[in-house]
Amino acid sequence: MSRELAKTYDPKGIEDRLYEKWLEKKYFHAEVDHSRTPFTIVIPPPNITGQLHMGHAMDNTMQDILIRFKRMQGYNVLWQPGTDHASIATEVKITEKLKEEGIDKHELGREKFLERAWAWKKEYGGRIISQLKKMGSSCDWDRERFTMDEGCNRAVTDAFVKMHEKGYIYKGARIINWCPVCNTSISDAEVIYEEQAGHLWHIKYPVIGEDGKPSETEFLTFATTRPETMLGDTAVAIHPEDERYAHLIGKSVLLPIVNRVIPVVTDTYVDREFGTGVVKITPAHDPNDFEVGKRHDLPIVNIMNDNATINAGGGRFEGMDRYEARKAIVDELAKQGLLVKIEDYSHNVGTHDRCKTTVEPLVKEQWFVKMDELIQPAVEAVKKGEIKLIPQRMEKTYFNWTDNIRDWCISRQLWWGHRIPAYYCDKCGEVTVAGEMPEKCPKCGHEHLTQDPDTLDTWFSSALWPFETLGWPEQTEDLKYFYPTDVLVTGYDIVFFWVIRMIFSGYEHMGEKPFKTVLFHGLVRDGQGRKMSKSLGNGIDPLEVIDQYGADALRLTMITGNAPGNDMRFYYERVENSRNFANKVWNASRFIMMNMEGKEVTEPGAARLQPADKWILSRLNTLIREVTDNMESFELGIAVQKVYDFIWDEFCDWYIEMVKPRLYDSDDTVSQNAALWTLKTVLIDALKLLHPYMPFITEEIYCTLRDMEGASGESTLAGEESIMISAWPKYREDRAFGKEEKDIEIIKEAVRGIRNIRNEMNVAPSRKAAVYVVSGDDGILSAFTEGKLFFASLAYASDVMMQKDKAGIAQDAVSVVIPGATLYIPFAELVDIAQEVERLKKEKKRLEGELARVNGMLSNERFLSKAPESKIAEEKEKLTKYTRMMEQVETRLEQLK
RNA sequence: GGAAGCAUAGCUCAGCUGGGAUGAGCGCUCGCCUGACUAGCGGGAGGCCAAGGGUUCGAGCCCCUUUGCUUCCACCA
Repeated sequence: MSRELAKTYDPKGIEDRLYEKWLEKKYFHAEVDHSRTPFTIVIPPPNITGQLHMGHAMDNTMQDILIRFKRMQGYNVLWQPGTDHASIATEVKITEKLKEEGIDKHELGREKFLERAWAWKKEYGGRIISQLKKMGSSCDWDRERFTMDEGCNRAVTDAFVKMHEKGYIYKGARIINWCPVCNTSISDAEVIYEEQAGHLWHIKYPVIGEDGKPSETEFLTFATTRPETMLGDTAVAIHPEDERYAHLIGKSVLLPIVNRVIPVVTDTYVDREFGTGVVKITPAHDPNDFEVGKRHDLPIVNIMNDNATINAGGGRFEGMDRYEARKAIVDELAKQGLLVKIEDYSHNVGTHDRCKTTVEPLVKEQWFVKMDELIQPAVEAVKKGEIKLIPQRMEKTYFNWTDNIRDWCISRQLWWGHRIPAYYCDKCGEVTVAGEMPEKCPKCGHEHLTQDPDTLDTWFSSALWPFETLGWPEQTEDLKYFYPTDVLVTGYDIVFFWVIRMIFSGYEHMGEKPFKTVLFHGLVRDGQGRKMSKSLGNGIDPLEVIDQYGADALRLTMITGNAPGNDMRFYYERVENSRNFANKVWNASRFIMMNMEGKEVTEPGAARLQPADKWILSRLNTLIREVTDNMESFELGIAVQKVYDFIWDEFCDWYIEMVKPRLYDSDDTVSQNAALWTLKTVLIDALKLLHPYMPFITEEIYCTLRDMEGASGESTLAGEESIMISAWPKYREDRAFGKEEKDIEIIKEAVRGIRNIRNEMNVAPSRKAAVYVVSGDDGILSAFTEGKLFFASLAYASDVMMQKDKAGIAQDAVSVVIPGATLYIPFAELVDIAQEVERLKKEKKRLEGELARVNGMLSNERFLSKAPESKIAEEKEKLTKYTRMMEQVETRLEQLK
């Protein structure tokens, strides 16, 4: 039975129905099968706070294309899905929501808060998954994971304990980035620097004289952007070779307000050129100062509370907010005559990527991962090509980070996340790191221990994602079979957060890379090239696009016209174009099926195929090879562009048009069968090539075609359940028809030439005219003879005559010169000879240009001696071609004189 | 301060290992309801491939310099 196809493609209804079918049939599901080669991708787990955005749309389209391509190639594919608990992002959202309800997080308490968090997870965690399904993503949903599910929790604890045992994880007081609003430490990667307008305060401290008293005349002047931190100053630094201050080496200055005597130290960190060449040193509140402090054994004076107010060490400034204190302290210094001047100054300020709060560097006890050794295998892997980064330039970015890596602060003062498996003895304070809370303290035997209240950086669990989702730390069959995974697809913006950390974690815990290739894509921007953001309100919801244009159109848009790793601009004209293409495919299929209706279509054998059939089959054959190659090397955009061009230009605009007269006006059933068979065969393979990109429409057509085939004639699709599990087309030697390709190209050129002239001369399409093909070449004449039928319909010919010379052709006929032949069209009364001569002269000029170029090359001895033979042969062929055409044009000009 | 990317048709971008830019979409323009498709068909205009130098038989593509834009990293107080 055949289903009636609508005149325009309407994705609504079709997409959901097909996705249901795929799920029901379990096509996405993968099991270990040693008879087949696995192909694995783990999804970058979207946050449970998230909504599907354009970045996801691009990311997941790319993954699904690779997955569907490999599945059709016969690999046992697994696309491992899941979501991320997104520790801080989620906690911030829940805290905000609580605040709206008038509830304070701390009053609610940890346990109740976590209940709320799990409720949140339940409510929103599924949302993004259903959105991914709308995109057509063929993930194995039976294996869906969550970074805080039981298995992942075990993996995280296990990894932590093992790394601690090996000394890779340690606890220490170090300077970290503190977010006073979120009340937690954050890693370096979470700090973004923003240029802000601020001030540079020039301040002076009195030098302590020989008598031990502060001098009234000698001062040391310096500049600072954060004057309030002076409360924590424990030194003033100068460059050791700075002669201006050489006499102060070994001396001290008086820290005003606090009235503390602090030393003048020398350190090469000081830039003599900047300001006065003097720096105040606040080890507790500046990373550089912290390092200087370590080198000079300076005390660390913390002056700030967690909420960025001044602490008890601040004397009468205690309790003031940092900015309030800044003002008060500057006022005080001015009062004491120690403020030299205030300058406007624009500088970079570190802010928290989640809440945009200015980050405060603080010294705190935190857990760290020691990076120097761990990172080594990750560096080697990329250097040696064990792991390939695409595009390759990403390696620069990668090494830039690995070369300057600092220890990773992994503890967070948050509740939503994996709690650190460290336990403190309530009596002696001994720390035990273990998978479970010990019964008693291993040191003093005390039975009461308390778990570390902190949780882990969300990326700590994400770093284990490629193997924890396959069962690690158990050595499961899944893990042995599917790991290492094949490709990681992700945006370049999380290379530091995630990609690098997965790589070193993979080597550390699995002893092997987590993936073979990393395929990076760029950002999706708006039509003007701006980042899509909430504050700008320029975001486009992929679901709306799907609703309006269909998932296939959106998917195609995400892939075409964009080089790998480059950012993409999104605008609706592009989606419209994709939608139009879907419609084109739809209608071409409709055309083919309408013509197949009620006919028995059988495979004709090469001898019964006409040149046009062979041409399109041969073109398809080449396309299959190229597209497969491109996709194997992850050139997804190039591949689909070729399929697009083939379908629209070659198949629809040429082949289908060539075949119409055979189907409509001829009684030759053999020829008709050959045409129908070719149409069907090319359509099926083209649909297959397109399927990874546009899964829904290709499936819909494929199944409709199968159903109608089942009703009549010989079926090639009988038993085929779905295009998505059908075999990927292969290049076939017996489908390469070089001669027919050339012949049809000549005819196409002739058709184009005639159309061009007719348009230029304003000949109405309804007005047909005879066409004489004159050629001394029997091959060309026979090619035209074979294509006579469609040539007539494509070139508005009332009749087509083949002859060896121009006997009997009107003298004033218009002529078209193509390689190897001249075509004449007698238009009788309306030809303007002068105009015709002009046109021929133009053509002559063009040919002269071509000939000059070819001759230039071929008369260059160095070209002849150095260029590859194939290139020389190619140019020689062109020379012959253009020479012949030139002769024809000249002859014609001669005749018109 | 360090690094990377981009600069090709009016606009947005392709151009895969160096071999006439018959580049794509949109826009523009002229003509078509040609029995799949007006979400369409046919024709056309429009590009010294940012500038300058080099390598090469040959450069949009490789190297160097310059200019403009974007981004990442560092964070000099």
